[in-house]
Amino acid sequence: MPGDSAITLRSLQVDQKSWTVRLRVLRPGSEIACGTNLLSRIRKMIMVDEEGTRIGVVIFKDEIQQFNHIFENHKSYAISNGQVQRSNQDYFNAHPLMELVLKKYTTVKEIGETINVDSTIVYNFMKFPDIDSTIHNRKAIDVCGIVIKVKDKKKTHTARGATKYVREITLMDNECHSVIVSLWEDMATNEGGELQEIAAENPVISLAQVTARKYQGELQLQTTMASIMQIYPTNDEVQHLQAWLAQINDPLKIQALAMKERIKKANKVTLHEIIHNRFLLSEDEYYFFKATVNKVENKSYIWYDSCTKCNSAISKNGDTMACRKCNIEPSYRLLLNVTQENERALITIFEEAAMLYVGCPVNEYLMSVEKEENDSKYFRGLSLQTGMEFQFLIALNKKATIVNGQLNVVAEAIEKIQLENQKPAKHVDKIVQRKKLNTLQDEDEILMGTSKAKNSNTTTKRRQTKKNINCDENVYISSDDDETIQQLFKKIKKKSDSTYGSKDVQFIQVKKEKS
DNA sequence: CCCCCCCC
Repeated sequence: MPGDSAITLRSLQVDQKSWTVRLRVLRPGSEIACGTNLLSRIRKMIMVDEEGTRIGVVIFKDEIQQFNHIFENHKSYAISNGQVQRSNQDYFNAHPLMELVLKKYTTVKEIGETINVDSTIVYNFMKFPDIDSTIHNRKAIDVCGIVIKVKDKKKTHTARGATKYVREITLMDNECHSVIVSLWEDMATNEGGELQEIAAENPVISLAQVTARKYQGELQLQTTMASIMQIYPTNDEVQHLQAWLAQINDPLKIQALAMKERIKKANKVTLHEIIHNRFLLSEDEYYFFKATVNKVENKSYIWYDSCTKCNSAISKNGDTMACRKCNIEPSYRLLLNVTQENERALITIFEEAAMLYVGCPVNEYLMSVEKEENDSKYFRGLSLQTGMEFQFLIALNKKATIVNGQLNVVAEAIEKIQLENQKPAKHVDKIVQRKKLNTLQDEDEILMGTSKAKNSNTTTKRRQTKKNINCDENVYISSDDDETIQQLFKKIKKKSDSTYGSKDVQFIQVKKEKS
């Protein structure tokens, strides 16, 4: 077939026998198990022609090998002959009427000059607040956004018993509305994998033909067999978004803005309402409350030191900490002891919430405390935030428990409450100071690993230490205090080193002794 | 000949 006889998808007819089309790969797809008992295998690509018309290209089990090493993402091909079949209207399709099935007799030739897609792919972007999950779970939509989070791909079992891969990413728009997008199957692997590699730079993407649904009262998007993703596409909306992003130019700030907006959308409650009237609240909603942080319970061990994938110990790997097998970084897990009025909660924070609390990514933190904890401004910052107020966003699901009148819950987002006057009033100052004293006292107990350490000598010493602590926001613990604290840390470090791999156990023991 | 899904 000579190349000049190629036609556009617009003039291709269902059931046409002899044809040549010139198409570029938009979604490479991968071989996946499907059908009854997962016995069938299929690879489905999405391709586009010079005019921007998209079409699904199906390769069934027996032909997968034949085309395996031919198609590559972003490359263009002249494809001749195959089955042009009517698409099933029950499902989402890249082309409204038809799809191509590649057969044994189909011929494929790569085109040297690839087909340009910069101006031909037309999107009809919806703003996140305008998306209606009741309408748009049947009607696919287009969105664009800044990628602010890329989670690992994971295997999951559907209600029908199929095993599928899914990867969650989070998109944010220029009004700080964020939405989780589940990338399924080949998109979790291919596009999702690509995004994961560049996640640190917060890439901007466009997505076409995704669907919406609600989970715990929040909007979520899902890819379909017809969805496509473009990373850094050239259309105006996305470039506008990128310019807005460049102004912020701070990954931590971006996370903070997204969390703040999520909190704004949630239902406000008091700790009292949750603890005493939980039955009045919904399990499928997000709530937020304001509380004062009294201390970080696991101050010296605010990260998991085993790989989330293979469970082996994470160790220093060049300039970073990572699992040598999986190259997975450690992750934060902070336990915050908080109060509101007379009510107590133990709040667990991970990921971006923890990063905001600590002030840097986990690897930076681990490097900063490698030699000596008190050399780290982030470590010292953990103590300096005691007595401060935060908003906490929580889901009141089954994992949230109330034990002995205390709420135990994971907060997905936090927001530091900015005081109008940086310097607290005098009487407040005293209260805060007292709180700090108590905190230090508690900390001593943890550090010593026993409450027996409370002899008169150490108590006096503690008092003296406390006098030096100023409660002004900008004040640092004086060097003398640091020395005292450092020594205590050394003691507990020695202790924890001897009980290798049981850091959490030690923490629990300490807690037990306290009660 | 294929598909709407999962929840630290």
